[in-house]
Amino acid sequence: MLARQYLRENSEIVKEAIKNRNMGEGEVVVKLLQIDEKWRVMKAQCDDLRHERNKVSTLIGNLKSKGENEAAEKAIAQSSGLKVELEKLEENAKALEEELKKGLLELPNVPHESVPTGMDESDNVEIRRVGFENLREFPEDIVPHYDLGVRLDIIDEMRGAKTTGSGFYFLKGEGARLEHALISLMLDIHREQGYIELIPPIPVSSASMTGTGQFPKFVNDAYKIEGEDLWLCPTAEVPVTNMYSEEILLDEDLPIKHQAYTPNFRREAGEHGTETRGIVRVHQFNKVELVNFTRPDSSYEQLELLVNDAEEVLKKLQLPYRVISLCTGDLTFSSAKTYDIEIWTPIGNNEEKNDGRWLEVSSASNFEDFQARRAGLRYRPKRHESADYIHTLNASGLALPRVMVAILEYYQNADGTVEIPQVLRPYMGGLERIEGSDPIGESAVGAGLRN
RNA sequence: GUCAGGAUGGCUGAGCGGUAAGGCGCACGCCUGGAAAGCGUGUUCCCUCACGGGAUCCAGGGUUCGAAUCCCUGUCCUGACGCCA
Repeated sequence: MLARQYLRENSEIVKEAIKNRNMGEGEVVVKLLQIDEKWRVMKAQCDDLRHERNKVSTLIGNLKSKGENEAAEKAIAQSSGLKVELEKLEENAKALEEELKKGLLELPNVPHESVPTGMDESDNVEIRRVGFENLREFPEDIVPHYDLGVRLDIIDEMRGAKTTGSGFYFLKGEGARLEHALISLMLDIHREQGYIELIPPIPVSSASMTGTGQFPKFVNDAYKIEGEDLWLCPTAEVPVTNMYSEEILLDEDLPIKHQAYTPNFRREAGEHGTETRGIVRVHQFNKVELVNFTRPDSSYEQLELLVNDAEEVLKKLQLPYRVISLCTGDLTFSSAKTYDIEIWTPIGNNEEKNDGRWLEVSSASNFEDFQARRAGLRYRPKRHESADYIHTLNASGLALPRVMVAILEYYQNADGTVEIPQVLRPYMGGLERIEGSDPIGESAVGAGLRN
C-alpha cells in the first residue's frame, strides 16, 4: 500500500507506474486524489465540531460540580444540538475514508527506477546465464516428464484427478523420495546461508492475505475454507511475512532471514491452456520459501543476495538456468522489482522445433514498504525516536515440481532411467539413478505398462 | 465445547462515568573538566505552511450532555473442567 501523503505528492509518478504496468491511464489516481481532497475538508469540519462539543462537555462537568444546575441544563441542550450535526458529518467522512482505503488497497506498487519498462514478458531483460558450458548429452528419443513419470510410475496424475480433481497428483516411490531429498537439500543450503527455518500454519486469515497483497484483488485465486475466515496459503510468503505484523522490531534484529517449506495451493482460475500437461502448473505444490525483513536503505543489496542464495540450489544440482529482470508490465502487483530464475530443460513446447524451454522456479522480489504498510511491520531505527516501516523481500528457494521436471528431463539417460544429481545422492541413501517400478493394478496391465 | 478472568502507548502498569497517573526504555536539552546521577522537554495516528485542533484505552454496536470506565456482540490471550491425535 502506498502512503496517502506519497500519493498526494507524487501523483504523476504513480500514474506513470500504472501506465507502465498496463493497468490503464491512471484515472484511479485522479479519482483518489479527489476523494482525498473532499475528505480533508470534511475532516476539518468534523474536528471543529468535536472541538466545540468537547468544550461544552467540559463546561457541563465544571458547572455540575459547582452545583449550578440551571446553567448546566442550558449547556446540555446546546451539546445535544451539536451531537446531531456531528453525527451526520461523521457518517459522510467515514464513507469517504473507506472509499479511499479501498482504493489504496487496490493500487499496485511503484516499480523501482532500475526496472526495465515494457509491455509483457518479451520485454524482460536477461541478466545472466549459468551452467551452459558443459551441458549433458541428451538421448535422441528424450521423453517429456509427464510421459516418463507414468513409465517409471513415480508421478500419478490420473489418480490425483480421481481423488481430488485435475491439477492434483500423487508422487510415488522414488518420485516421492526425490521430492523429499530436494526439500532437505534446499533447507540445508539455506540454513547454511543464515535462514532460520519456520514451519508455519497452512491456513491463513483474510487479514494476512491482505497484508502481503493477495487480497483484495486476487480473492478468486485462493482456496477458501468453508465456514471460516481462512484460506489455504498460496505461498509461505503469506504466513511468514505476516508473522511479525503489528509489531515493532529492533534495529539490531535486522535483517531477519527466514525459510519455510510448505505446500502451496492455487486455483489458477483462468489459466487453462497454458502448460496444462504434466506438473508444471498445478493446484498444489511444495516450495521452500525465503523471506527477508530488512532496513529500507539496504533492501536492494539484500535483493541481490537473495537471488544468489536461491541460485545456489541450482548450481549445486548442476542445472543450467538464467536470471531475468522482469519489466514493468510483467511485475506482480506488490513488487517494486523482481528477478525470475528459470531452469532450462532440453524438451521444448514445440514438437517440430525441439530446442528446449525455460521453467520459472523462483521469483525474487523487493516489495519495499508496500507489504510492511499493509501488515504493520515496523522497526525502531537507531538514533531515532519513532518507528519506521521496514522493507520486505522474498524468493522461492525453490518451487519443487518444476525442479523435478527439470531433473527428469535434463538428467534423463538413453535407457529411460534418470541420473540422480551427485549432491542429492546422500539424501537418497546413495541411490544413483531412478529406475522406476512396476505399476500397481489391473489398469496398468490393460495399458501395457507392466512390461 | 463449558465456566471464570483478562486485552490501556516502544515495554510495564494505574484508572472502573467528568475527558488517559507512575515507572522503565529511547531521543533532545540543562548541569559537569568528562561521565554517572539529577533536572527539564519529548516519545501513537490524522488534519494544518503554522498557531492549533481532532482521534486513540482489542474490534463493532448501544446507554449518556459526556464512556478506558456501564450494557450487548465478536476476536484473541490466560486458567480450570470436558473432549482428543
